[in-house]
Amino acid sequence: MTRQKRVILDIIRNSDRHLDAGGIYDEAKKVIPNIAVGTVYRNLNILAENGEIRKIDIVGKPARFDKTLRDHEHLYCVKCGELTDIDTDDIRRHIEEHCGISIVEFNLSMGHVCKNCREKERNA
Amino acid sequence: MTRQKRVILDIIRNSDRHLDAGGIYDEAKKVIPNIAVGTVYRNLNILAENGEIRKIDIVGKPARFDKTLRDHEHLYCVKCGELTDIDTDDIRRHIEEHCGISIVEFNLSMGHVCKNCREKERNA
DNA sequence: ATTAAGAATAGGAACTATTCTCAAAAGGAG
DNA sequence: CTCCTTTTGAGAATAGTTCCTATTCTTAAT
Repeated sequence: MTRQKRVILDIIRNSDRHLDAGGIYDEAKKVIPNIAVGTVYRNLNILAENGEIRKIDIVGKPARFDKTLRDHEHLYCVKCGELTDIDTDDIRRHIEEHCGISIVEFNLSMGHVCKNCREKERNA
Repeated sequence: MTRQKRVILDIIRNSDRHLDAGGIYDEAKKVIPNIAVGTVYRNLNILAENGEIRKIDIVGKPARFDKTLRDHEHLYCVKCGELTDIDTDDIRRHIEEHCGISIVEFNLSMGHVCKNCREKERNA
């Protein structure tokens, strides 16, 4: 494992937020100042393919990366973009059985208004 | 309603496939040769917002547009990209109830290998 | 220690889908 | 028809991501 891949993986593992590629790049530069964007993207994709991290695709927004591998889905706030994990009891299998198909790619993302933003709206 | 919006809407209503903006643009040019890409995108978004058509977002792929308004989800073939409608008995409401949240944006896309491509693979 | 072969990187250009800008043209209410 | 608003066409701009290429590491064998 190269230094840059190691650093990228550590950033994700040590973060409790869901960073996007840009954020990871910024963090990585603090450690390896001349690391290249391409290197970050390449390694993020490799890590995701190897199942070491999870890539979270959200339509119209940059992908985020998550250290949590457990099967779960994501809920983003349409106001501030905050991302929270959500347990969804096997929606995927449920659909497969219900529709008699075999799903190879499954992408579910849901938007809501988070607690903070709801409160802000109420006070405005 | 302007001529260009009318033409765009007709293209979608008369098509039994799920066209993307590029495909719609190509069709529209046959009727209005100097129509601009921007006009197509603008009107597609307006029509979708007004609920006259449905916009189908698929991560990493161009958005497709659908005349069907009925609540349904989409299944795309990871080999050839073919898109098929799929009835999913109110997954959205099920999740809302199960997780106690109020979903304002819901985006589900699933990849499978379509019948055609499965057969092609078998013969290869 | 040296080297050859392969893998990974840095840097930046290229790409793609989409949105934005704005002067010019078209629409439509009266 | 006229005035005012809306929409258009053309192309530039954007954002996220991938691709390209010369260069630099690794690693294992010599």
